[in-house]
Formats: sequence, structure tokens, C-alpha cells
Amino acid sequence: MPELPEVETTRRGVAPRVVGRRVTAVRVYDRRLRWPVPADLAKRLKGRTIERVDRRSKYLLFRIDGGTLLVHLGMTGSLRAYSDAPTRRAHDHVDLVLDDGTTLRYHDPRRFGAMLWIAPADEPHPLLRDLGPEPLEAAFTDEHLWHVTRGRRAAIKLALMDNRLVVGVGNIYANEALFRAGIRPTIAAGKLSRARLARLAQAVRTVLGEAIAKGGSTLRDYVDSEGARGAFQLTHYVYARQGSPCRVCGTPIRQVRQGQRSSFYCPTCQR
DNA sequence: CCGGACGCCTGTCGGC
DNA sequence: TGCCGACAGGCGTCCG
Repeated sequence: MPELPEVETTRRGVAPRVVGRRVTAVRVYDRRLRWPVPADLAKRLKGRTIERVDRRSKYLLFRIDGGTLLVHLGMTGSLRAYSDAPTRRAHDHVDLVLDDGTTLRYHDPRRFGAMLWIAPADEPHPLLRDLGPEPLEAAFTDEHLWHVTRGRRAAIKLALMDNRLVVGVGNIYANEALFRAGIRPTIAAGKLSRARLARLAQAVRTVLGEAIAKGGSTLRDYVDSEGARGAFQLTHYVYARQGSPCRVCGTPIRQVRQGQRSSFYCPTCQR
């Protein structure tokens, strides 16, 4: 589900609801996420204040005095802040209750997400240690993308989705960025010229930026911290549009498999 | 090191 | 109507 724009939208929605608040109760309904929710999570959090909410890649990092609560939304996860939480429904797994009565609820049908505690002694955490640059920060330069793709025979789309090269770009936005850059997803990364990679880096920035502005993409499950769906899916050029006419030239969009995932491209606009 | 495939899990959809 | 396989916003892990 959530790629960088959806996680960032969640962060922006959640932060003002939780920062400065003290955790008064923790309810774990189901510990069976990607890794078990720590048995002592309540002990770590209760009585502590949430000081900040950061994002690194697709991880949400709740900075709390004494450590960090790491939350990943996996494919189908969502975090919602309720002033008046309804009774627990199917796939609601964890509640954090705050001192003003707000309930921060983690919901995830497929349970590919995670909720972990990072103590200061665990830093740098293995999940965060080897991540590449943030695509919307200065470290993600044309030069960087060129450098890390030299000698790579893997397809450019798979390279874009490799978190060691650049983070946050999942299946939707990899496809959309490649369309905007006019690059076929199947081309070997190492064969692309500096100029084409510069165009791709720019496409990644603009696609992610526009998606954040529209609250992300909602295909099925994703909702933001207030329960609202994203709108960016309405402007997808290729993702899930196989057989439909390209919005630019009218050629039917093609679908292929790469690395067990679907790729979509316009055979005319992308070479 | 690199590249590719496999699970993890539930829900949905299309074909028979 | 029911059953069955394929597929879905991710990613750590294992294999060659």
C-alpha cells in the first residue's frame, strides 16, 4: 500500500494530533504483525510524552522520551487518530490512548506492517541503517542516481524500487515516474545516460511531490489519519491502466511482470 | 557483491 | 452458486 506519499500524508495528519501528548494506555489486540509487537510495549510507552513524529523512507518514527516507536504500514496498514474511537473492528491491532482522549489506532488486514520499539542502545537500527537517500531531499542528486546505477544490469524499475539506492519509491510511483521520464521500465539501469537519469530523478521528485499534495493514492485500503482517501490515483498515467489509451498519445498501455510485480508503460512514449 | 525468487497474510476478482 | 488461482501500495531473507 503506502509508498512515501501515503506515509508522509499519514505523518502530517498524525503529528499535530499526538505531539506533546502523553500516552495513558496501550492496547495490543493482535501482536502478530511482520514481527511480533514487543510484549513490553505498554511498559515502554505508558506515561511517556510523544515529542516528534519523523519519517525515514516508509517508516514512521515516533520520538518519545527514552526511545523511538517505529511504525511501518506494510501493504495495507493505516494509522487513524480518533477523538472518540469506535469499538475495535476486524484488523484493528493496536491502540495508543493519549492524555486528551485521542486514540491512535493501527489497522492492517494483511499484517505485513510492523510496530517496534527502538531503544537508544539499538541505534543505528538494522532496518534503517542501509537505506539510501530521501528522494525529496538534497542528497538525492542526478549525480547520485547516475553513480549507483553504473554497471547495473538490473532493470531500471527494479533499481528505483531498491531502498539502498533511493527510498520511498514503490510500485505505483516507480511506474509513474518512468512514464514521465519517457523511459521503459525494462531497460538495464546501467545503460541509461546521465541526461536520461537526470530526467528520471526529476520525475521522481515531481511525482512524489504532486502525490503528497493530493494526499497520496488510494487503490483499496489506504486512508489518511482522518479516514480520508487519497486523490492521486485519479491522475495516474500508467499504473493499473493496462489496455486503456495512453493519456498523452492514445496507444494502449501495456502490462509486464518484473520481479513478481506488475509494470505498466506506454510503448510509444517510453523507449 | 549482484540479481532474482520466495514467503509472510487477508481480501477480492475473474474464469470455469 | 461455489471453488480455485492469480493478484494486490513491501521487504527481509535466502539462494545461485
